[in-house]
Amino acid sequence: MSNNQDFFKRVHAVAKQIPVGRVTSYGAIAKYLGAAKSARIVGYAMNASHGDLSIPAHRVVNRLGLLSGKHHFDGTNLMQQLLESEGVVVKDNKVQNFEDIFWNPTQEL
DNA sequence: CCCGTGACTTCCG
DNA sequence: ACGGAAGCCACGG
Repeated sequence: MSNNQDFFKRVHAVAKQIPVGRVTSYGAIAKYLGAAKSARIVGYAMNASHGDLSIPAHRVVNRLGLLSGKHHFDGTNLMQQLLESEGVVVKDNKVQNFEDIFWNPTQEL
């Protein structure tokens, strides 16, 4: 049993469950998975999920609602474009009403 | 096996 | 309130 590999799959599974128009943070996912200290690994997992189009990595931001991962997308503002296309208001790489549209897996799931 | 890096978070000064 | 440093886990070289 490779929990390490499962962690990635779990992160991907949670990311897929993020409702449209909602966003979450790496720490929230990590905490939900029982590894609150592995928030960084969540980001790493998202990097691996970059190849899976069914995983909305653009809905995952840091705890401040900043598009910390936008730099990893194809374009420079692709992440923001995707979010805005889903109804999420983004301004200056920051998600507006972040706490309002925040999707907490531990609470919602 | 050791070191460096990273889409984070929290604590200390 | 702000900035810097450390902690954290996994992966690649």
